[in-house]
Amino acid sequence: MATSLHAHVVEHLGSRIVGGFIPRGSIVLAADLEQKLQVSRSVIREAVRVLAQCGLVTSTKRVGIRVLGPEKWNPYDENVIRWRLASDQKGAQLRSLTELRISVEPMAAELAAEVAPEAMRKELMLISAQMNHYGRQGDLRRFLALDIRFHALVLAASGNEMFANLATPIAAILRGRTELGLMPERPHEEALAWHQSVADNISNMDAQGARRNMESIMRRTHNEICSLWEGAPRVFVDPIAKK
Amino acid sequence: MATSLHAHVVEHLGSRIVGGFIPRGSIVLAADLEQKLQVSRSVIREAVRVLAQCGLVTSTKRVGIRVLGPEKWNPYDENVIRWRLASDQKGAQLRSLTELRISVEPMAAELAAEVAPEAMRKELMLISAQMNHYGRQGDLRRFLALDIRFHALVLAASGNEMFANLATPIAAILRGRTELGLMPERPHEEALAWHQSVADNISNMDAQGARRNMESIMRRTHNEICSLWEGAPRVFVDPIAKK
DNA sequence: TTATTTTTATGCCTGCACAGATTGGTGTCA
DNA sequence: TGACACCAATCTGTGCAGGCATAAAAATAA
Repeated sequence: MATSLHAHVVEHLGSRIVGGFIPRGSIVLAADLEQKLQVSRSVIREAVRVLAQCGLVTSTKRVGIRVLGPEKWNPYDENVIRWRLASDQKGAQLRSLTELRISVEPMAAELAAEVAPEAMRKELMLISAQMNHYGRQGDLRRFLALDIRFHALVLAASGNEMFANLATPIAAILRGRTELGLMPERPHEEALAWHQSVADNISNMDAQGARRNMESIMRRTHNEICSLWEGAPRVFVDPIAKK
Repeated sequence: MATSLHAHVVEHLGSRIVGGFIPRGSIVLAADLEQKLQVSRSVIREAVRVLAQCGLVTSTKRVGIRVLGPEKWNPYDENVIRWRLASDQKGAQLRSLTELRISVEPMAAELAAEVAPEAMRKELMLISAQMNHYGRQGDLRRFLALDIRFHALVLAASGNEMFANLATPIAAILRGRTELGLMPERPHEEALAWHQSVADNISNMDAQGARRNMESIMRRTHNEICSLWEGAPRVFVDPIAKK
């Protein structure tokens, strides 16, 4: 088998809960899961621990394993994000992530201009040059890979590990955008220029310039993909009820 | 016993790893842990699963439980944040969190002005009025509680669950600021006015105003506490090596 | 160097005892 | 009779102990 048994159980239950097939408030029994999934108690128990860590379930004595509602899910958990993107909450997840990156990336660019190590500035210049090249050529496949690397690098170069950690879900957004055909046939000249400018600004330690140009990229990105979440409902989590 | 046994093991190991007492690359054996902590294998295994979920360890056959380095830790995990704040990385953790909230809160205010439900707008007005009252009175204890509630509300009212989820660590920042005596004896009139304005703007659906005033709050906040992380080293995580 | 065997720690399974929360019944008192 | 406090039965997760299977490192042989 490709991956460990308990990981399979996590995947099975997690995707079903996030997908809405096991509604909030449901109570499942460990013994039933053993039988249904044909695995032993230890596997179930470890899987439930992991799911509890993600905020998908709690397990209490005498009652069983209770499925929690979306407001309890950890929205930064990689699994949760993946499961949401594969569900009918895809729009809402993309919106949340995009709003987050719009907030964070300009600050990341600003910080990168101040503190990035030399090697990262160099690589950023290299990447942006290649983006220009393959972008003008209309090679969207290669452009996508470079774009992902570019934004991941800026986030990493900020020296803020919370920013850097957003690289993976942001890569998912970028892939989604091309897969869904929301990219123009070839990247706009403006976009290419902004990426180049961000790299230049970071190289020259022009923090405000880096921020401004990254903001331009974010504005365009937002306009290109905000159609994806037309009508997706917003979730308002009362921070008190949360605890 | 107050909490479950395996949670104790998670706490024990997690705090030691994040605190640097079990250095990266260390390999601990489940059998040794059983003996040292006097618990059974199932407890150890479940705890290890949770720690693996946080990115603190991986467990592989024939080798044992390998302790991972900080670049693999999930910086959004509540436990990880708490353990870092209790370690000598406190400065770096506060800086990361503060940079994140500086990035996010203005956007949250802007969104809140557009989409917040009526009840939240109302409560925001109430809270800001009380902040004025207790702030002028110099009652820092009550002011702190209101400040926490205020920022949590704005984040929640944005309708972005990723924003809303930052309320807990941001509350930790705010508490830290007063505990460490970085607050002025009584809040500045400017700060009070900005909070009031943010509440007003959100009530009036003035998105740009809400953003601007929140940005002012963030600028001052940053200046007040950036002394906390003087000299704390930045961590640059290469997004490729990460995976 | 390459292939094979040995070693060894985790992965997985099962039986058992315990803890604690829910439920329902029992008895007391108004 | 009815409301309420108390207690016992029951159910389910929690924790323990020990066993076999398996994968990967290390040692050995080709």
